[in-house]
Amino acid sequence: MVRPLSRFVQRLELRNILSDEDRDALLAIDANRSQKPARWDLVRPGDEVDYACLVDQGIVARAEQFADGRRNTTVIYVPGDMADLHSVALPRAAWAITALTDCAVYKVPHVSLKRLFRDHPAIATALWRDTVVDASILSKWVSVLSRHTADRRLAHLLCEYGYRMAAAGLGRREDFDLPLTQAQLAELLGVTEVHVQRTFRTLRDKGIIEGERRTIRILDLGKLERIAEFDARYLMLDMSGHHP
Amino acid sequence: MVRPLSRFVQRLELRNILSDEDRDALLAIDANRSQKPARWDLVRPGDEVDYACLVDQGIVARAEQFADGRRNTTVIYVPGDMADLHSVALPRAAWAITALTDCAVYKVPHVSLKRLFRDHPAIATALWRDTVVDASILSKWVSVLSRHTADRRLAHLLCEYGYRMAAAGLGRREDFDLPLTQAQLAELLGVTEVHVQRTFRTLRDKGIIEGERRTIRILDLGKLERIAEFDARYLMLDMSGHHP
DNA sequence: CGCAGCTTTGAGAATCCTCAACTATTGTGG
DNA sequence: CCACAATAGTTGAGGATTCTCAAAGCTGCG
Repeated sequence: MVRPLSRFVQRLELRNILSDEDRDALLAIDANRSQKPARWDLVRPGDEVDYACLVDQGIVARAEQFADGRRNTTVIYVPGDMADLHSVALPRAAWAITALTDCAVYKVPHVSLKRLFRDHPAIATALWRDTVVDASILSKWVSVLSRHTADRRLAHLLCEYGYRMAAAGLGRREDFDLPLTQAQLAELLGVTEVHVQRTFRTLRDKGIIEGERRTIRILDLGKLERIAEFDARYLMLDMSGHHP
Repeated sequence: MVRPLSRFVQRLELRNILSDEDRDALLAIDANRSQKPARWDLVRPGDEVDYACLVDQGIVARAEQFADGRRNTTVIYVPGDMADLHSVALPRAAWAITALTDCAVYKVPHVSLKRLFRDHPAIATALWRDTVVDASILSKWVSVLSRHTADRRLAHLLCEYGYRMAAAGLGRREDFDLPLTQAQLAELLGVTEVHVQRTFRTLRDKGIIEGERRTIRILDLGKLERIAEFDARYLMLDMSGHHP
């Protein structure tokens, strides 16, 4: 039997204590899996959805859209992330959820999540907490954008991405796949495509990272974290002693 | 009888349908009110809290703190906002909640909110939705920081602030009090204090705003919104046809 | 009155953008 | 398998925005 939410449950359990019963209830949820090519909009601004997108493969982004149609990526989601869990509480989107790479997603019906939300207090807390961690990542990124230059922004992104990929079981903190184009990174970092290029070169010239194609290898993680002023606590991945 | 949450309930009802019973349950919550001077930390990074801060007077901010102790403001909260409602789901803070002006806050016990969260499904949705709107504001601000120059950032901030103050019943969209120093605005806008000054001057010279001290008056709201590429939908203040 | 905090202004330097070209890689149809 | 197009990455030069450092005017309060 296929269990669409197994990766998601695994992720939830990094930050929440779930009983066997809670876990089974989540795993019992059925969801349609669909594959989409890069640049596909999973949710468009203005859409009202009745499901949440669970990323199974590939990279998915939340993007803000402005009146002229141009967009800005604000967060990226990796496999195991529920990209718009918040849509359960707010089904009408003011943003886009879009595929940055070819990807596979499960469409998890809101009704299923809401039922669990009512019947299982621990799941309610866990789901709420997950959206709060999402907001925490956004808040941290706001501060990185307002305070840091391009090289520090990139350094911070690499640190965060490494942590999240490792937590997802998809690489190590110093060694992972980052299948984004420089144009996509530019939208995320808030600089131009050209400047992403120069910024990468700077980090490479300093011997801090090494990158063939889209496979990144961090040679000096300590130095990278110092440049980024990275402090992983906002990711809430160490929740030892957390409340139920 | 004093009803600490009355402003908060009024705010919730902009985005949620509450029954009389729900409303009464919220209004029945008791909370300590305390006054704090500007610069007071209501919550420090690392604190574990058992209450949420409801702003009654003044301006309160969420700030990210870096290893060297310096901070960056990521969102501001106005009277009627629950500044760290997310703490109910995640009681250990990785950020600071700090008073930007002299202020008065109610400390609303998590236990009271959690009880309602369990017993009143509509309140559970409403509270969750409120944290999601908070995240929506953060996401929009990320995109403003990555895409816009200083004058557009300031324009966007003024547009958003005007909307939120008007929704709080504390002014009109073109006419409100902004009791922040230029240094505080600089931390929020991600530019230096000096540059805030020049940016304000630019908007004033163009005849778009008028500002004596800290009372802002917007002379040409249309132009300001065009500069900011402002689209109020992300604030979710128009929820006609919204789900319960 | 005098201090402390806030605002305003100036000048030179750093970061990043724009425009423009050129190379490398990937994909497609003949 | 090649020719060609499309996408992605790289490099250069000049210009715009913003920063840094520095100093001078304001405002409010004890």
